[in-house]
Amino acid sequence: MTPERARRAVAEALSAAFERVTGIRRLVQVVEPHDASFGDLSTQIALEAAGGLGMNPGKLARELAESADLPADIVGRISVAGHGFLNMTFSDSYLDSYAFELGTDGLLGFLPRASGAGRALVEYVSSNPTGPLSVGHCRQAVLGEAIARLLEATGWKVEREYYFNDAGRQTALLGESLAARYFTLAGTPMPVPEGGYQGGYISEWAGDLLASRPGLSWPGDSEVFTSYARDRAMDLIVSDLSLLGIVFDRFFNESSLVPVAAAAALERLSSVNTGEGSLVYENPPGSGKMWLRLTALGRPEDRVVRRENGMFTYRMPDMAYHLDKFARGYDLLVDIFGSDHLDTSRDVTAALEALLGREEVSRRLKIVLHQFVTLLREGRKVKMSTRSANFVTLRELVEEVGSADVTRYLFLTRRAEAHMDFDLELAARQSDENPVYYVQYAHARICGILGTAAAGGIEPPAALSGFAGRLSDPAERKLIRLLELVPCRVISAADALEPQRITELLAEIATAFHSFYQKIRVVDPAERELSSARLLLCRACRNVIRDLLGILSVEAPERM
RNA sequence: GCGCCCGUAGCUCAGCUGGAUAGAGCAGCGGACUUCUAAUCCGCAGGCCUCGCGUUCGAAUCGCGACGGGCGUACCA
Repeated sequence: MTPERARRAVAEALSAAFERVTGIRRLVQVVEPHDASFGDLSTQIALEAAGGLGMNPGKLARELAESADLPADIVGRISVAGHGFLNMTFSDSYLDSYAFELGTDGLLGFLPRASGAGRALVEYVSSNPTGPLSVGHCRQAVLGEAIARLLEATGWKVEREYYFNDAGRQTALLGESLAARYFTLAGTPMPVPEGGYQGGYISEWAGDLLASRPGLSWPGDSEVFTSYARDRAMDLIVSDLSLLGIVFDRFFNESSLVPVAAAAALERLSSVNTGEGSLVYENPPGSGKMWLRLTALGRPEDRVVRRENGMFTYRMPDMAYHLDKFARGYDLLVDIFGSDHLDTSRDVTAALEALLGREEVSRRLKIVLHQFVTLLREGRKVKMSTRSANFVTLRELVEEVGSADVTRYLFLTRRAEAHMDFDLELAARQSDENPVYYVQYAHARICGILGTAAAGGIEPPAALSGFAGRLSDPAERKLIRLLELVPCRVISAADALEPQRITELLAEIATAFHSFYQKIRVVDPAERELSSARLLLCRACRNVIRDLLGILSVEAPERM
């Protein structure tokens, strides 16, 4: 019995009671009361519905409690509280058998949604291949990976994809920047183009290229420079990502969409009539410059999608790319972007809705926008700018923090849409100010207990009969009840695409365990059966911490 | 100007699909190590949930409007 199924069974029993009492079919929502003293599950259905039915909420609640045929193996008690809250308490047998399975098999078996999940594609990072990844990309990489793992944990088949912008002007500019360094090194100085890339890494690439391919010319060999720079940038990005343990299933090249697929997408958009004329129009007439009539779709401005020179602007292949992703048949498409992408992504979404229908797009496409990171060093903001290469790279960040785990965890303690101050000194400090150690320490502590028990010949019970009914201390019950909440909390974090809820959950579990540890002596040779049961609870807790940290790609150390 | 995000304890932030007394960490103060790891625990203190109006049985949560901060507002990506 997974906690999700248990709640569903309770909700169905209450819905049936509601129908018997009021004659109305309605799905009753069951939630956890914020104060544990109210019980384990609660519903406000009587408060919500009484007004519309002209009934007294308290009376309705009492009748519902009376009528409800709740599954006895799950709910031990139901009561009416306040103006009409219905509070329920889990039966001990339900909690014990859950904890036993958790301690025996771990958390992951409880996570897949009962209703099932399909195939998902998560697109993240998708940074321009023009240099090393920055701190901002780091947040996105960590966020995207955690979302991907969260979906996997809850039963989705996930593919990770990186959209590689290798066809636009920036790529050409990068190639020219490389050429400038190349010819300067070769003794015929060439200026870095206006707005070009200045990073020291470009000079390094130029040196390597000069060594392997001397005698190139400009602009005759521009394609050589561009593709060399692109390949080097890609290698750099792949290696930066590997610092965080991130591996993409696919790098989808923008260049593969240009010009054929982008032109086909433009053609499809042209066939849409908005009521204010075709969705695509040419202006000035005969110029070849094509505009997308986004104002007809509720967007603030029309946008150029093809320039006079025939080149597509960024939005056009991006639309083609999304059409491609939709056509590949995923049940869920997740896009993770920085907030600077807001306008573009809204435009792309509007165009997709015009082609595929609003309902289809909103059901299958979820866009997560994250706000920027402000890096603090010695309490002051670190200013950054990409083109001038004056920025802190992902690699520098991870090295300065000294740990990929800490970097990941800290980025995941804030909601995506919250601005984030990342304090480098705090992150690098190995102290109790650093939340990741608090959680890892709980795990290490439990492993210590397991070791002590094993050395003393105490084993966790092999069957439920050796566990059920043995743990009655309030500290033990409290821990079991918290562990029972975990699967539903993980599922809702996955639904919301908010891995930050997992770090919160971990902190809560660690707190509960540390507190339990303080009050309860687990290994007691004089009480072998009790010790054995407690050991199983510890193992359940360890399994949960380990599995949740796994979703965040953070190590669960056995010793600290 | 316009669009979006944010505004909750001294600081950093949870809580936001409306529910019972608004939470955590850090910082501050006071306690707890002959016991499985004190990177821990227990307690105290700290709040006009930015402000105003509205929606309703009920608002930190939803709507409108101010104010403050961020991002964007390209024929870059």
